[in-house]
Amino acid sequence: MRIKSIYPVPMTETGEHLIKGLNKDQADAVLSTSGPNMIIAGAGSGKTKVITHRLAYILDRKLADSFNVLSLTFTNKAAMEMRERIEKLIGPEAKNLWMGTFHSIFARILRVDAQKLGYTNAFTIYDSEDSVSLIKTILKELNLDDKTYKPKSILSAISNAKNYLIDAEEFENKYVLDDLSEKASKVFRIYTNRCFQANAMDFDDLLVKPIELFEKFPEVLHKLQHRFKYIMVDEFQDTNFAQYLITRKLAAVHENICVVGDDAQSIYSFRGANIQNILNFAKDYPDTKVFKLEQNYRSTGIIVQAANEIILNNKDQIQKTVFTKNESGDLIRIIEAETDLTEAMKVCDLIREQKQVLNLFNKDFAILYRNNAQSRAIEDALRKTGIAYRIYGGLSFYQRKEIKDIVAYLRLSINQKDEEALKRVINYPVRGIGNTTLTKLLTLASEKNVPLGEIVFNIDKHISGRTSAPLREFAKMIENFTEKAEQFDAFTAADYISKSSGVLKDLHSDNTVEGLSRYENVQELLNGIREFCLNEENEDKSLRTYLSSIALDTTQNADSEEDKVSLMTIHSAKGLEFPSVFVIGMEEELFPNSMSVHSRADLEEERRLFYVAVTRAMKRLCLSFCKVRFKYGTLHSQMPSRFLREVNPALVHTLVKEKQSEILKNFVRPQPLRAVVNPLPVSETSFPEIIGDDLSDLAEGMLVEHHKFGKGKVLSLEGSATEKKATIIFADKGQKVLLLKYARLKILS
DNA sequence: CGCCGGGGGTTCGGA
DNA sequence: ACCCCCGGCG
Repeated sequence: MRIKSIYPVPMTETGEHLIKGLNKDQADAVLSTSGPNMIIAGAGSGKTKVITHRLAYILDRKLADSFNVLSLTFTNKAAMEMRERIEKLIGPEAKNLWMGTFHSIFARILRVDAQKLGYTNAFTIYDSEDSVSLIKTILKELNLDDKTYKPKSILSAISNAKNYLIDAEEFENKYVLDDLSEKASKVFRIYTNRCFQANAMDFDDLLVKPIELFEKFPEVLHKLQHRFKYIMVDEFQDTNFAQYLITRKLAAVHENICVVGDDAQSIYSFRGANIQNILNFAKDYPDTKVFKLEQNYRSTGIIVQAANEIILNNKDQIQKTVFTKNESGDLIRIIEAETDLTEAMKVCDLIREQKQVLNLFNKDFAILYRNNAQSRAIEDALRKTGIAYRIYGGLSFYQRKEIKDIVAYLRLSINQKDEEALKRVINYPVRGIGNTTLTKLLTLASEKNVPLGEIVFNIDKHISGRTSAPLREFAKMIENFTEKAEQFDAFTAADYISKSSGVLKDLHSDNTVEGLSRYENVQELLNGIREFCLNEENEDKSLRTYLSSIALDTTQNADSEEDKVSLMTIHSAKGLEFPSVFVIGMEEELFPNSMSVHSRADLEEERRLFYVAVTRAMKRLCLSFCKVRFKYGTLHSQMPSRFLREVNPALVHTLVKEKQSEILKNFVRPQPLRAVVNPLPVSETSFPEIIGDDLSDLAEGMLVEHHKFGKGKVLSLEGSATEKKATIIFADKGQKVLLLKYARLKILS
């Protein structure tokens, strides 16, 4: 719960306190408040600090009121953290800042004007489970086999199109290229219609509909354009085209827009994110001021160097030299294990050892993995070892089946057109309305082109003769719930609904351990609703408002003060940092994921993901892999990840170094390594060395001298400026590819 | 109509 | 290992 505090923050004449302690680049970025600004922020470069101080500075200098400032973040958690930090800087005014994810901010904006687009302001937000379920229903109605046409693929085709603002019609006209896209196009059209009829928006609609709203009702756009005098977008590398366009439109009047991002950490292209947005920004706003935050305050020299060298293997990137003045620190460890079980045990052993030797706590550790399924073995090992842990990600509280069931009743009560909610609860608990009946109803609805709810709630109008009694009773029950929802506050209504729907009784009758926990979860949900109603800050305590407040909530019931090891996917670790980080499952097919090895772009995204993983570590980094892993029910033999080869051996712990080279020798590599890691010895002091001699004149054919390889001749050069690489043939050591900024070459002639 | 068990397919990330 | 679908039976 939020802590209320007294704010001892004085207004200042100059806002000076807000740039105190910042480095020059950071301070420049904070002080550059007007016009288009772009901040390229390397990992661990104090990005959040710059953003919060910049916003605080704008408010402190009275450049704008807090409700004139829009700040878009990537997760709700990030938004909450930032708001708290700004509150500490400038006081309670921070509460009025428009701060949140694109989805939550624009859901809020859409609520206001939903009726302009033909929705009511009680519109439902479909999550991806709802979307997939709707697509399955549509496939069934079209008599299409969902094994040939996978609902998920179709959804991703639709979602992709929407993210590029392509509607069903345009898709049909321009993007039907094969059988799959032809079917996707059909589904797209029906899907769009069904969402609309259900008074529902999916995740993509929350970005697409605002643009539709702005185009059809320019006055709405004008109002917002004038309201948001200052706009800030964090994690800009992860925005998609729709988000990009929204931002552009909103910023068009004041043009005080600041985007923050790091192309090296772009890991959401599967969701339509487009790195090009960063590159396009400077084109759209030619007078963009660009700030680069390149000093890393988070990690040791060794970790920073390793990360830099890893990302150099990518072709697509913005020039940037992340460096640190921190000590070089401990070498990186690589653990080889026989199986996923021994891998887990070795990780636990190392955690125990580090805790003891270095006086660390559980909360100093994070174990990161590529996909959620990998947590199992680690969990078992941690339990056996008696180390407390906490899993982040996976299903959020609101995505659990039992919670979604109750929420579906609540949703249906305030929006009777909500088809997905209706399908979910119409026969749960079992009331004799089976699949046959449901299919009949769905067919009827689609024939008459009306929402499913229209049929169910007016059953006598649509079906003459004998209508099934359970159906009529169900409708009566929901009508009653709707009345309760309108009459009472969220808790009273929800409490009533969960009891009289029979869900609570059904859950209570299940005496298994899982059943008990499901029942408790529902109680927890109800407690949450009660708290919502007791919270003085919520002016509107209606069920409708409650539902909109949880629709996009993916936070876990976290207590960051707990002393527990953190387990999470690398994706969800973005933005976080830990003194000691373990990345497990460094194996081909897993990381990089098998789906990504066929295209360079996908592989580069995996590598950026690896970069994100490595840069989460402050002091210590450990990478592990195993030879045999239990997957899909059987044992699979695994190859070590190609990414391990991209870790400079000079930065890896000596005890395993020989082992490492042995492992690496036996690599089966689908493709030759593009970049060669420079085996520079680890220097004792400040690290890494960024600046060598001025090598800008270096050209092919020149003779050079390397402190270790001796004299050589430059065969070719590639890359530009700070990332320039040279292929050099040395007299004694043969041909090498060196990165100029590390190689410290001397030009002889 | 609903329940149960067998079989086949999947195979990532998440607002 | 899990999820989902389907077919058979009560």
